[in-house]
Amino acid sequence: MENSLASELARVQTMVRELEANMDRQNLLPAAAREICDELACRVDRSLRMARSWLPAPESPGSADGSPRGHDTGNAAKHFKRRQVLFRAADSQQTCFCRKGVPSVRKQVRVTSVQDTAPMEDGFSWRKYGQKDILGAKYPRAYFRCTHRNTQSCHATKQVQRVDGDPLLFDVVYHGAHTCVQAGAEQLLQQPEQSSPLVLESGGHHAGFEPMTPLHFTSTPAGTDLGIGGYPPLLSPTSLEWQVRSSHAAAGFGAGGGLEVEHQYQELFSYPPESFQWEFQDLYAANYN
DNA sequence: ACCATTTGACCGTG
DNA sequence: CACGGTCAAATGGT
Repeated sequence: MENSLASELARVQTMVRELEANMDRQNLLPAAAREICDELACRVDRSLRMARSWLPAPESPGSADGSPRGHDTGNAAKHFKRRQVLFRAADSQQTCFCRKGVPSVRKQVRVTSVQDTAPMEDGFSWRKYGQKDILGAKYPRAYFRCTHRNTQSCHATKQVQRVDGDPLLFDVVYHGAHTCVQAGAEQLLQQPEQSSPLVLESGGHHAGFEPMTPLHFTSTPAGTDLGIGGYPPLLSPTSLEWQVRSSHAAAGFGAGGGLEVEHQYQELFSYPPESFQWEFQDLYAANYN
């Protein structure tokens, strides 16, 4: 059913483009009409994206409960398997706002592997301390805190939840910045190419987040920049997510700020590419439900 | 023994 | 009172 919806929308999209091209060729397209065509194309594109996100996943990655482990201490075979998996990381998106006075960063991570992967391997070690079924959500939310909470008083936490409509997509929300020193994280930041287990796919493939305007892939070397509020780049500083942040959120904001940060964020995203904007709005709204 | 995960209970907030 | 977030006892793996 959703499949036919997607194909219908794809057809409409094609027709809009043909119409635009035909009228343009015959000089029948005044500026106002061109705007409408553009708008129409954008909206159909958006609808198509939504329809595709509803499609049932071919296979579900990770644990069925939507809470892949941040630190698999299971049996050796499983551990080995996970380490062997090359999952293509993906389009992700990052937001920054405050909640209860604690700065947080939300990211979306897509894994295209169907294996038991841990999309949140960000160079820090986490310990799971809870899991909750969330009202209206298909998958439970998993709660992680920094392993070094007690030894180094690091109060960084994160929440991971599989996105309802797309089992390959995870919402990862970071709360608080790491104050601990983690060897693995340092290594990741300094030598992302060697230490990152991820194979990045720069094409932004079948994205939950797929900007309509081309992304700018800078060749910025991996530095020691921890990013917004001291959060590590989710995958590595060279990941798509990192480049998206660089190109769309170059202004950056500090860790503190309360509501001010939210406002800065809203301002910053007043003029993003259209699809970027609506994705952000969804995330923003979802987080304040 | 140590460490991490699981999961029901508990608590704060709206 | 419902919901989301955290705690902590039980459990399991190394």
